[in-house]
Amino acid sequence: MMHQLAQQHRNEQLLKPTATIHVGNRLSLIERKVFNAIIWHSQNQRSAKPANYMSVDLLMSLIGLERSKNTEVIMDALERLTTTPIVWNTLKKDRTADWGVCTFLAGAEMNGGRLRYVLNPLLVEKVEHPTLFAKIQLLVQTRFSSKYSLALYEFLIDEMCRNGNPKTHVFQVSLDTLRHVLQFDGIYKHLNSDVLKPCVKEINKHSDISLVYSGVKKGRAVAALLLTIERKAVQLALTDLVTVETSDDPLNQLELMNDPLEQMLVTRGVGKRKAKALVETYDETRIRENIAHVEREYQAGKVKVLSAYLIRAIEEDYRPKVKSAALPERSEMSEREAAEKAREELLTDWNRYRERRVRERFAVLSSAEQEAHRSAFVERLDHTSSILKKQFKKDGFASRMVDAQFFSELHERLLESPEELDLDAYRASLMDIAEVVAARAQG
DNA sequence: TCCTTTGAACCGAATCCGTT
DNA sequence: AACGGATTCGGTTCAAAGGA
Repeated sequence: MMHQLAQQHRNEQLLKPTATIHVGNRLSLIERKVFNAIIWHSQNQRSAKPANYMSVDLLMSLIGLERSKNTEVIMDALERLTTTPIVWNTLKKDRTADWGVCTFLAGAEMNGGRLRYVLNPLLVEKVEHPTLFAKIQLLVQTRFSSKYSLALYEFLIDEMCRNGNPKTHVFQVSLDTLRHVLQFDGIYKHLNSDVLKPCVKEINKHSDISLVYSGVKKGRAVAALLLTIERKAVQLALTDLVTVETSDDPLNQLELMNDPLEQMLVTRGVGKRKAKALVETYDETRIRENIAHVEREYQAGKVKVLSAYLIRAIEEDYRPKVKSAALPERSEMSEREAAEKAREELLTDWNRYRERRVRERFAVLSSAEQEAHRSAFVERLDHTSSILKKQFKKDGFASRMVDAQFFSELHERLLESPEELDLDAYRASLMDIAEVVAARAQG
């Protein structure tokens, strides 16, 4: 029973603050895993109590030792976590604090198969409101057998997340940084042969990313590494997609009540009344094409606030002239224009899909995670447009504009399956589920 | 050009760590 | 306690590259 429960949990992610990834300290593999498991657990506790309880069995399972009864190991790890100081943020990657020192746990107790842990208050705020964090797959961590693999994996995921979760990411790391992150001081020969090579092998074999690297020389010696990370295609796609489409999610139902066109506007941050007015005033093509047009501009970074610009675009018709001229008769369109239009429609669909998915993904997060995203957003707000700030002051997250902007920024952080990240993958998945959808439409 | 430094690919021993 | 895997580190040989 317990194992089944644990099995479910292992598919989940924890948000590990960047600060705690760059801990300038030597943690053993088990200590690191316990650290992650506890972070995950505390992020999933709805109440923000200073102390939390979790079963020892669950903890053992989360660190990949489900068959072991050796609680002594756990106690040792907990002892190390409560006594060894961790110095965080020594790489200055996190904007909220530059430097800090504390122990990870304020204390821990084990009593009749239950673990009671008290997080260090200094760390609690970081864990509960991480502004920068890596999404670590809990399942992945159990499979590593080397502490370096786990440390490197965390570092890479963090790097990916801080760069907007691209599908592939190429970047350079100095050996100094790497030595610090991995806490390995040996000469390059050993760093390479004893640490990096086995790690890369393990990461490629067991994790959700794949990695290759090459040395960057300064003079004769290697001074940095050029890393190429690629997110592996995850297989969850199809089943996940279909169940979501049929679910009775309240969010979906709410959206389904509207006129689809109206709904498209609403999901982009336009207020309900305004959306209705626009739909009544202008014809469908004009609205659709302006949405597509605005979204292209938005993705190119030319638009700050989607909703406001969109309304203006529809009212004043920002569509490129050529296309609107060619529009009226579908049969008169050249093949190229038809293809372009299809692509545009696909893009619109895709964006709508992404919009929905990001809200769904947000809805299933724990309240702590949701709160973390909100506070990070508020923090970013200081550096962005004043209209948005005004809106936020007035209505908070209830403001349509704020809401739209919030979720639009969450795209990069929450969307992760291939069809959410890549238009072509989305098209492919559409073809895959076309039959399912057709069957449902008939039935 | 020759000498030196560096790395790649090995080997192997000592030690650490957790399991049985 | 004995075992197996991870970690650390010293060594060797060969080849490539940098510096004088």
